[in-house]
Amino acid sequence: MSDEPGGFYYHDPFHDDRYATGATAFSFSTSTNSSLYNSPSHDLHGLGSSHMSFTESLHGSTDYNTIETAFGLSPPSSQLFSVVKEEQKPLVMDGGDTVVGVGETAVTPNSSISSSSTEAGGDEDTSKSKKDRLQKEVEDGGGESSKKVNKSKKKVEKIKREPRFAFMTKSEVDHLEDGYRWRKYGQKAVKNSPFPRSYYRCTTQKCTVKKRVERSFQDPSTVITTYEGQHNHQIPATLRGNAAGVMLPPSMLTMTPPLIAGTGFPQEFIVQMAPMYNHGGMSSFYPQSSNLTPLHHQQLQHPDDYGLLQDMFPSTFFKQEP
DNA sequence: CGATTTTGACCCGCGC
DNA sequence: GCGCGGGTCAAAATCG
Repeated sequence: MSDEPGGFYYHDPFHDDRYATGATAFSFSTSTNSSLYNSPSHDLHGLGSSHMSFTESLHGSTDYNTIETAFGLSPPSSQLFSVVKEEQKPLVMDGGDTVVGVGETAVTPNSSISSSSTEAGGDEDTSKSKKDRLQKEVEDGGGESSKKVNKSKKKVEKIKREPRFAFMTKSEVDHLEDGYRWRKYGQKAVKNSPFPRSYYRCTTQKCTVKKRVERSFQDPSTVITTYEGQHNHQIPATLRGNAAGVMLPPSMLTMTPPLIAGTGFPQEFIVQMAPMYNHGGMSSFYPQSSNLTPLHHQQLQHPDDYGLLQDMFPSTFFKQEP
């Protein structure tokens, strides 16, 4: 667990033993520009409504198609390193740790992915552990023998675990603007990492979406964000509209509509990309048909990235159910 | 003054 | 049974 397979080895964030869910990830190589994100004031506000629920998109089984289409499986060159979607279906590829190898740091073509999620056995309730438990107890009324009894109940509920969606982005700011309002409710040191992991909860009433943010110790410039659940509300008004003048990839816009509605796709994703658009560096996200000027030659630092992606996206990564 | 962050304590599952 | 690691709570502190 301590050596890194060739490229980028990441292990804890998604690892969560308890996340017994499957995880799917896709990555893009990056060219950098973390500076773009440096300024929180870079105004991600405005990226609003048209893109949001990536989560949702990934939620469904066919969603991956959307993503694939959206990204066009083209060569990598974005800020978004990788996205890992964790769902009920375990997508164990390698044993259990989530390994995402990509990005400029990726050197090994096949270090790519390995998703993780441990056995589907006892995972589920993990994240919603205590609170749910407590709630349950309350709901159950008694709560006496609760703990153990709950266990069995948990099993049942386990089935409806909230979808998780994790991705890595290059950013110097830990908590990226994603359009939603979050309240930090905890922070823990991450084993084997000097960087702590922060826990956030959507502040909107009734919204149970949570997210974890931590910095990769392998690559401090990378932030791993894991979303859990789906927003049951619209994105806060402030972000509405795409007024920031940020251009989004057509593909993005295309894929968003259906997703947007109700949930919240980690806008960081978009946010991350947006700046690149302005710099003409998003070629990778554009479908081949895009009229953007391809910058592959300058964007790609590692020819392998391309191949890597090809490897990852198509079938390996996007595990979709029939 | 309300909202948010900080931070230590607590709970829980898991492996040994 | 115990220790560890992860996740959450909640009181206190801080912020706007």
